[in-house]
Amino acid sequence: MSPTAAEVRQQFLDFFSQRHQHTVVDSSPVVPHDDPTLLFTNAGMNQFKDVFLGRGGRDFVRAVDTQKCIRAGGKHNDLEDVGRDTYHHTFFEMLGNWSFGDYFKGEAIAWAWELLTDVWGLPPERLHVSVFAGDVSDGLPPDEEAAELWRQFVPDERISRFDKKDNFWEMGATGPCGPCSEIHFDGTPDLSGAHLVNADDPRVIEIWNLVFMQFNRGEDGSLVPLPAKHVDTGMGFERIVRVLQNKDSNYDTDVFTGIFEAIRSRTNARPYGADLHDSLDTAYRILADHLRCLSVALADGARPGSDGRNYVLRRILRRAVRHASQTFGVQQPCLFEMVPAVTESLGAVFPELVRQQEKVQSAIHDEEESFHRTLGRGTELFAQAAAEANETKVIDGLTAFRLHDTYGFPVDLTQVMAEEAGLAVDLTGYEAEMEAARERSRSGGSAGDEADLPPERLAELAQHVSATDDSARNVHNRQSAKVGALLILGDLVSEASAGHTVAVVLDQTNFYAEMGGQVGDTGILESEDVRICVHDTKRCGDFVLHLGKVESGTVRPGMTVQTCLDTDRRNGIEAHHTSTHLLNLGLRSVIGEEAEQRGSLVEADRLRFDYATSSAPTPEDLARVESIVRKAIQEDLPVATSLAPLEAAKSIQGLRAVFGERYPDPVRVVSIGPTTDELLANPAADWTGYSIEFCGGTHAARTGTAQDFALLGEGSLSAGVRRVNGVVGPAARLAHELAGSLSNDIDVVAATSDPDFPEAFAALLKTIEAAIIPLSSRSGIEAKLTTLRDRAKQLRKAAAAGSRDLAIDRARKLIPEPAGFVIARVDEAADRDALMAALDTVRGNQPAAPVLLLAADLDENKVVIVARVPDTAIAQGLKAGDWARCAAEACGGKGGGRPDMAQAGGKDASLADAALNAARNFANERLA
RNA sequence: GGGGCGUUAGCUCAAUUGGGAGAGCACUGCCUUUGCAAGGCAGGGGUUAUGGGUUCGAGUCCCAUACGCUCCA
Repeated sequence: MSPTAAEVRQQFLDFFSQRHQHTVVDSSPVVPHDDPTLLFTNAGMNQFKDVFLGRGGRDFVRAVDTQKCIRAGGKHNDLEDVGRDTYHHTFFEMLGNWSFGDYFKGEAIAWAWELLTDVWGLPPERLHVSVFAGDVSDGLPPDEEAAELWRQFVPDERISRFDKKDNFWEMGATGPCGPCSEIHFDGTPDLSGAHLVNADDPRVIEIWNLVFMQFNRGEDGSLVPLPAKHVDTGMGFERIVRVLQNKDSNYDTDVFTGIFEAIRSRTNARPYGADLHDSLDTAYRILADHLRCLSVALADGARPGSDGRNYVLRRILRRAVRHASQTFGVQQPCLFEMVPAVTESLGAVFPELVRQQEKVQSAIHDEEESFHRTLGRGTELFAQAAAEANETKVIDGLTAFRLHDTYGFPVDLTQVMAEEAGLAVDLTGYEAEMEAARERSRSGGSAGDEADLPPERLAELAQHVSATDDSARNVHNRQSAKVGALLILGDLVSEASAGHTVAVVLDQTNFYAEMGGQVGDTGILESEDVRICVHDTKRCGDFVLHLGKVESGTVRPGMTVQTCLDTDRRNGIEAHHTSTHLLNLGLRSVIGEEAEQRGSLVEADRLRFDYATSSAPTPEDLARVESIVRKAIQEDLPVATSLAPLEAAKSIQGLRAVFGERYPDPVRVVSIGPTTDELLANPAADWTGYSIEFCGGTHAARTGTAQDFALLGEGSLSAGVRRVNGVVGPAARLAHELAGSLSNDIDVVAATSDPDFPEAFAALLKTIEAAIIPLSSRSGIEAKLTTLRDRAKQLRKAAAAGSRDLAIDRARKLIPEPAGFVIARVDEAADRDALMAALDTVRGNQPAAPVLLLAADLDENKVVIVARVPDTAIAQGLKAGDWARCAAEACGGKGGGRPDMAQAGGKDASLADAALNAARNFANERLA
């Protein structure tokens, strides 16, 4: 009876903790939070890196653990091999025992042997070991010490020696390193596997690597013995389970059976068949592997996304979705429903899987749904390209790029699909397209941003002037300032005169430079000698750049100018900014704490605010948010802005700060209602009902300055982020008033009689379309409009039907001319459809007759002409296209169509009868 | 911030050089039939996202806007 996977894991941990006094350590997350060099945790030693580097310590010197590892997308990338063989995984567990300057080679080797042969009872004759063979260039002798230790257990012929590539382990270019010793399991029936060690053969696999860290490689490449020697071992969990369960493949163990069953039951496919070359079995393996990987990564807080490790996860998930759709034939999100099987298998060891299961499922579901939107079209495009690639056997670069760019097919997925179809992908072409796209994207960008100075210019600037003092930015009145430097097109100049577009750096200013979403100020810089119109203000490094145009005179560094703010505009900005804070508070109280700020734009006449949320707000939510802001404005609360020590300010309950933003110390606190002193005196009190934010922007003194507020728009920006926009001041008041009056207008239109209704309704729609009204009144107005729309539609249909009936009536009475064709003016037909109905009627009565009908529309001064000609008449030379064109040309128009059916139109209704005559002559001539 | 793609019936999607807006599913009614995605017949359902433009004529071509997707920064 072989042990279950769970038992194997437990036995490993117990062996080292109970028999050999190791401390059991939890796995660290697969998403390394403090190591930017690492995409994912990819080895057991990641969490102990600081110990080996001598930078950190632990309370224990012996540890044992099982570490969650992901090898995908980074330096170690097993993604391409998953599914094709019996032992590659993007996610796996690494069992390890560790010595931090405690025991070394002797114990490590003896205990490894003890566990494998004594506890687990593996036949000693199936175990091969390898030791380091030495390296001349590093001056390293063979690891005879390890070889000698192994000889206690293993005969010489099963001890092999390998060079640096296989048996010397280094963490990086520099740092701790040392020889290692591997244990391989021989699965050959006749124990003939000695020559297959390290040969990448599934019959003889490495199961355990014992690393003996004893050197430090310095910057110059030399090796220095470490004062404290460490042991770092790693045993692939899925592999040892396979060995102990006596299987040929990791996928045949109970690590995977539950997940396979979940896949089978959700997709209704036949059961997993363990065939390495079968496409469905391969898909089974890929799906199972990817599910494990995604579940673990998402449970540790990662999310599928568009960059870095998040993009790796998106790629993995999209590969899985493609298989679910194409190989398993499930055309809707289904992977998320298989997550519980992973939780079932790993949740006991990694409880975060249980805690996070719901989040994991919803993240997978959302991403599945999103990819399903483009999967179908993308697959089609791929199939097309694949069909066209019959001869070249290559998917062209443009297609690969379009799949990536438009349909979200990561290029590696396209490669996988191509490979399945026996094709290659033109990667060079793909890269070229990508580069071209980047170029397009760049060149389309804010061309030549005057404020975007290169570092060398900034340094040059710093030599001439000191950082701009903008502490007076809350002052509206004009200030005196000295011109420090001038830039034209990014270059420092000694003067600028009328007509020049210039960036002015002053020693101090009350202009606010664009930051934190608040737009830069505009205004005038002037003195007796010069007048500069400033159209924007931006910050670059420590300098405030006044971007403008010299209107008259000449400006030079050293001159004194007055800074005159466009105060009307600034007042608008401040009212919008303060209201933005109220909006932030309103969203938090309605949506909840999760509604974190994601972005913000504050202008003179509008504001925009992006926030995180898991679901779209309801119209009622938005109405509540709006009313919270309006109420705060009505209450005319004081707005306090003052500096406070960062640490103290951070402790205020209910404070809002943008996550991930770095704030200066002291930090500017903007609070609406309580003063900063009140807050700091009692930071732990519940201030959550007030708007308190870290903010460097400028604000109105009281909320009442804003007068009124209206939420005008709401929508999604990307998954999980939504955007609202609104206005304050007279515009807001107007919007609310307009909503009221429109509602009245609708009632008035609803009361009009049928004949007058269509025109009144059309005018109303025009008005409403152009109207700016608050979201809060929109749903009510829409509801009222729907009734009117239905009525308008009914009237329109009735009119159309009436006109059609009249036209058909006329058509019934029409008789052919002597030559056999029918020509008539049917003004009863109000539109082309009605005329067509008449045409069909004539055709029904006179199937053999060519027919041309026209209808003059005197109101619009145009003529509609339609014609139909049966085959027999076409043979005689009467083509409908020519016929209709001839008639149209007689009334100032053009037309055409097929020989059997044509439409045309004339531009002069008074010539309708002339057109009729022209058509008659034309037909008589042709049918003569 | 910028590029690309898309938006046609309730849903999924067609529509050749610009020439009568369609199919499948769903819906309603009738008939047939007791079942498992039933079958047959008939019917309703569209301002082709919105607004302009070109044209005798626009789902189709051009411009703008909105929304969605996707990529780049």
